[in-house]
Amino acid sequence: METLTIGKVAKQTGVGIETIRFYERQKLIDPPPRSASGYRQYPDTTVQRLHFIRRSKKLGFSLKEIRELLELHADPQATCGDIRQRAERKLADINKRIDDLEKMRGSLEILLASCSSNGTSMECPVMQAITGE
Amino acid sequence: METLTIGKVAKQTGVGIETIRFYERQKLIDPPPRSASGYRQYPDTTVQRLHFIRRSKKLGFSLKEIRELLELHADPQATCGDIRQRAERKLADINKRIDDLEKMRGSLEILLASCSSNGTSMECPVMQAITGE
DNA sequence: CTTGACTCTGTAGTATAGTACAGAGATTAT
DNA sequence: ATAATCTCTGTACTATACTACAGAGTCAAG
Repeated sequence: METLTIGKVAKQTGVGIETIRFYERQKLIDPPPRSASGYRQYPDTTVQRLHFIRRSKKLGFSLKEIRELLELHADPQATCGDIRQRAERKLADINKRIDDLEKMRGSLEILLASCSSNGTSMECPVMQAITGE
Repeated sequence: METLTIGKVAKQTGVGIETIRFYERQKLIDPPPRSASGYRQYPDTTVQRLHFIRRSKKLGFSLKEIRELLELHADPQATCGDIRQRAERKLADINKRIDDLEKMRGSLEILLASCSSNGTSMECPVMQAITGE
């Protein structure tokens, strides 16, 4: 099997070299075998692993959660239901965050509607609203 | 004018003592006068200021942005339009975050729809989708 | 064979928003 | 008077996700 240096893996995945080493320290990727001089020699599967991490991040999972997903993936005792549970929890989590942001948006829109952009900052209705008058 | 110790201010605002001192270091509240023994003696306006900070945070502003809002508020040259601009930028910012989260939600929902919760984690369609097969 | 590019380890710094002490002095309550 | 509570400074630590070196060694190209 062919092996890749860390720079090759970085190029193939778009993940920075320092970040790859960081992920190793964080136990998101296995420490690869080393050459005689100590260079990391990555198998192809590491490239797949990094893609997995990138995709999971896009879905909103934290590195800690991704590590847990990977552990589940590797655990023969783990079930599909376990995975589903994580995904559902994350979905609930995302919904909560959207909710919070929508509340912020609503408040900001109300404030902005009251503002005609005239006068000084002290007279600004937006500012007054936040100040609490 | 009556003055308040840091503990009183904390109680009145719900902001922790350590956090109040932290905000002072971050220049979000003015360093108050001190008693002979060095105790901070807060004017009432500090309580208002802390409420302002809390409300701004609820609207999604970072501490750095709040500091800028406060500077605008204090600047006689600043206009209501300046404030409005910040609020509009924040609104755009929030909309972007909502958008990103909605994309995550959409993807997660699709993944979850494909999962019947049967079998091992390796067979899980959610996992397979993230893995990229 | 030398130069430039690559990789190594280990440590430290970035940003955000606090939180947690230790050890000393001040104030309040009983 | 003494104990309990409060406050002080300064430093360090939390979590998250990287990013940036320094200084040394290694590999590939001309």
